[in-house]
Amino acid sequence: MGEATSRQALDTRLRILEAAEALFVEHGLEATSMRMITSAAGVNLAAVNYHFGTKDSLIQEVFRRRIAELNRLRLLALDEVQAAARDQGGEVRPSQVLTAFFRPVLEMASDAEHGGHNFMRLLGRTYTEPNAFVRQFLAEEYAETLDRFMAALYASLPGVPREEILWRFHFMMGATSYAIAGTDALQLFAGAFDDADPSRLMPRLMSFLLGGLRAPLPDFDRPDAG
Amino acid sequence: MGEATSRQALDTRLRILEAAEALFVEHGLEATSMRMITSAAGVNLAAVNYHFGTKDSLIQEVFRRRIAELNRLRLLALDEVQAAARDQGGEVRPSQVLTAFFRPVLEMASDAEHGGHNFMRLLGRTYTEPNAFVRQFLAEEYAETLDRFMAALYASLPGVPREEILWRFHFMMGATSYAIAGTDALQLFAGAFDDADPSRLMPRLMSFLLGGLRAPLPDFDRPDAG
DNA sequence: GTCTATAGACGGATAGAC
DNA sequence: GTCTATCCGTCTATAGAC
Repeated sequence: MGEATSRQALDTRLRILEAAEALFVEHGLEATSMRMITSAAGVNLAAVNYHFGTKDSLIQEVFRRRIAELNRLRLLALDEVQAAARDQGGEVRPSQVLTAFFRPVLEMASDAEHGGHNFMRLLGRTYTEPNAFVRQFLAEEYAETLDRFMAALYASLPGVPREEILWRFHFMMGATSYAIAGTDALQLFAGAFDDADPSRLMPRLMSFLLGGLRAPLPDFDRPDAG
Repeated sequence: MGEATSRQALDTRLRILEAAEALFVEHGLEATSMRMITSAAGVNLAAVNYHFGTKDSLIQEVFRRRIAELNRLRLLALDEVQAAARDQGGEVRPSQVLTAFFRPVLEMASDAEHGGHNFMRLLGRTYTEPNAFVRQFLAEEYAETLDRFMAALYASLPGVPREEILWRFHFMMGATSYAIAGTDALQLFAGAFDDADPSRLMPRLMSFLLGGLRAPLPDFDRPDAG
């Protein structure tokens, strides 16, 4: 880059990334062919191999750039609440940790302009993605951020067994994934979601997540208690 | 069927179904080829087309037989708690509705013998499946059962806006999906799940779901309250 | 019902001209 | 960097012998 031709090369690269992202959301990774991507991007078939090498590398790059941004927003939000707590001599509350973690996802998901909406739907299902290389790659991209959030959550819930916190965090990610996949995924409840206002999704989800996090710990001897 | 050759035909058909199911779980629908299925099942390539017609029909049949069983178990459980409540002149509690809906999933998921474990991991991700025909088909298979459960849940929570119940039920399905995909999906929390005892998953999940269902309703004017 | 053989389309990737 | 042309493998599905 930096050459006379670099701007067009950058355009091509970016156009491929965005076309690929949109098609991956719509059809899945396997079902999206190089030919579909290049024709949607308006570039030559060989351009993908030139700029990214293989299809797998392209997939990796599609995820990498969005997750990097997501990690950045999440850690920024966590830094802020931790700094505020330090200044006031208090402790970070569990709800603040959850908000720092889940709000950036919903914000990116509702941000149609930056293509975030598409990507978040894709991200939600990669957690259970069959493709092992994608799963492995995602785990690595997430590792650091997750470590920091889990540590913060443990600290905000002293006395609660870490095993339970871990499981509940896991459940929360599932709930959030479905919250994003939302109503345009499976039309299970046909016409039932009258109020799908995106600005209401965050409070809806947060109250649910907090309720789940704060629920009485399971009694393994009376599993149906409720 | 009923001919001299019917037993072997049935075997072939069943072997295909089960091989397909296992491979769909492991590799996904698109990434699983007919050749993979038939060689895993130890049958001839043409046998799939003979018994099921097309690959899509095979996919449909793989889902259909398991979902039929799941619907049966769920409605049976709901019938039981409704009958018990009627006999005692009481009302069905929300926790009973949730248990009737989610317990059969976890039971099938932990039932390695009947191949349920495999299938439940598959089912969890079809909710966000890109393949539109699969989503449409699943929605139809679920419709009746979901209607009955939503009606029961509404009745058990008089005064709570139906819209909120619907959203929370949606979130619960996401949490349950991740509960099943569990720890063998993404190794996000590397080595962190020390206690993955399946018999403890149900109480863990149920306490979380109930906590979420009973959480204070969202305040759309103070979305971060917690 | 089960097999072999093959049609016919599409997949990822590359060579080599420009 | 971009293009055309092409290699070669795999895919679903079917025809037709047994």
